[in-house]
Amino acid sequence: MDIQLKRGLLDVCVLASIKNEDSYGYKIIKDVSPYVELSESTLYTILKRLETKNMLSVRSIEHAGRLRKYYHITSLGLQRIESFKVEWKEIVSIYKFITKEDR
Amino acid sequence: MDIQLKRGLLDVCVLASIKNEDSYGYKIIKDVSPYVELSESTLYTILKRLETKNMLSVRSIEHAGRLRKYYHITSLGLQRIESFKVEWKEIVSIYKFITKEDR
DNA sequence: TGAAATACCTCATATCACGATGTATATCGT
DNA sequence: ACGATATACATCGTGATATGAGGTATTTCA
Repeated sequence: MDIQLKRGLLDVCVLASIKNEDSYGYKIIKDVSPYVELSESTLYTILKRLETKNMLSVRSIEHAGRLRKYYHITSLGLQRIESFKVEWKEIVSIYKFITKEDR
Repeated sequence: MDIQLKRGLLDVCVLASIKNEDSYGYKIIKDVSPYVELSESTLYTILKRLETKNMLSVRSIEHAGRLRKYYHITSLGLQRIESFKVEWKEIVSIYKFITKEDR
C-alpha cells in the first residue's frame, strides 16, 4: 500500500487497537498488522506522538520479569476516533470524485 | 480535514481531474477544491512530482496572451488510478477495523 | 546452547503539504 | 481612467512524519 495513504490512518488505527482494552507495543503491532503494515520504529514514534498529544496515557507494568508499557486511551483519543468518522465521509466523497467516469 | 489523511489522496485526485480532459493548474484547483482543499503551492508541487514520475505530460499553449500549461495523463498515470482502486479496498478494511465496536 | 520470540528504544534520512512571496496580464466595476 | 479582483504561473523554507538500521535485554523452545 502506498506510504502516503497510510498517513493519518495509522494514528487512528493505533488508537482503535487500544480503544476497548489497554494494550502494549508488541501486541498492538500484532493486532494492527493484518490491516496495515507497521514496523516497530513507526509504532513507537506514533505512541510517543499520541502521548504528547494526550490522546493516550501510559503505565509500566512488570510482566514475566520484563517491563511492559500499557497504553490507555484518553477522552481526547476517543474524540480523535470520532472526528475520523466524520472525515471518513469526506474521504468517501473524494473516492467518488476519483472513480467518477464522465467529467 | 487532517493534513496526513490528504496525503496519497491528493496525487490521485489531480490525476483524476485530468483523466477525461487535459487541464491546467488554475482549473485543476477549481475542479478539485470542492472535494479537497488544495493550495496553489501544493498543486504545483504535485504537478512537478507527477511529471517527474511520468504520470503526466505537459505542453504549453498560448491563451489570451498568457501562457497556459496543459497537463495530459499518461498510461502510468492511468495505472496509478487503477492501483488506487485496489488500495481502496484495503482502506475500507482499515476503516472497518477502526470502527469495529467489540474487540 | 543458540536461535527465535518478546519487548523496549533512538537516530538519520527522505518525502511532502503549505504559507509566504513573487511575477505578469486580463477583466470588471465605479 | 484606475484600482481591485481574477487568472496563471513559479520558488523557497519549514515542520511533520514513516521507516530502515541499529541498539539493549530477557524468555522460550527445539
